[in-house]
Amino acid sequence: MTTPTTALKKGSWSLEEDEKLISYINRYGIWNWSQMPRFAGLSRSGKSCRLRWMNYLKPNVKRGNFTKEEDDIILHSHSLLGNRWSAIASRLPGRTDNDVKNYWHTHLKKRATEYNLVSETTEQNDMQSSPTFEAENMEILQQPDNHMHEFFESCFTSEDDSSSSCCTTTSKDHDDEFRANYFHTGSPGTVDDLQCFWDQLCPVENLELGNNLYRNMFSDPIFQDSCNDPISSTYSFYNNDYNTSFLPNP
DNA sequence: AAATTAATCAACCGCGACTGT
DNA sequence: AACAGTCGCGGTTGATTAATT
Repeated sequence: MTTPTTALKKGSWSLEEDEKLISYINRYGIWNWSQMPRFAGLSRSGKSCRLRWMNYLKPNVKRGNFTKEEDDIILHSHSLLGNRWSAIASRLPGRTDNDVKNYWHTHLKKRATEYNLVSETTEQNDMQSSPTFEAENMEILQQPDNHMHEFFESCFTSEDDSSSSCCTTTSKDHDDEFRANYFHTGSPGTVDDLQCFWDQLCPVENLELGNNLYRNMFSDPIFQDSCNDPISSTYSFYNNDYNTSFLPNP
């Protein structure tokens, strides 16, 4: 005899459900989304609970209008990353991927199209094999800060996807994994690797300072010599300069 | 004031990646 | 190696609200 499964509730969350989820997580933390609703007394799927928490209930989720600065970050990030909403949102403290995605479709998409920014990512991939690429790098250097990012991405071939898995580490662990992935294997890494690396090294609050440091690095002859392996160069720079300059103390 | 259309955004769904067994 | 469970992401839907006719 099978136990009749209680129908899971869908649709908008009530205040009571929100309170149940918040108080459960505050008390027991997040341990398993699929089991949690049962223990929290909610007739919701784990997915639904997770979404509600991540996009709405979690502390520090930012509500309200997007600022001009946030607009710019989204526009530029989207031109580099395409529809990678989570990666874009990670540059906007307090904003969720869902928020950014919605905001893009309702406000920014049209603007980006007008400015011809939407397809830049695919064009960029083509550009990497262009013979005029090196000359274009100098142009990038003279553009606003965030374009340094573009330079590092463009140093990579995107063919080797075999080692693109560095996205989950933080702080100390990152060091070892990074070394293991790149220094010992000699693999040049992928665009995604560099993206992850950049995301972790240069949180949005330090973007400007980070980019200034990157500018200095670019003008460094040692970096230029090793420009065929920008991940290694970036990593050395990270250890020698960035890391000691402004990463928060543990 | 009522009907219609457009805009917004919370939530759902399917899929792929990851992890543990 | 194969499988199952879980998580996170991106595309999409649909309910609600605002604006327009």
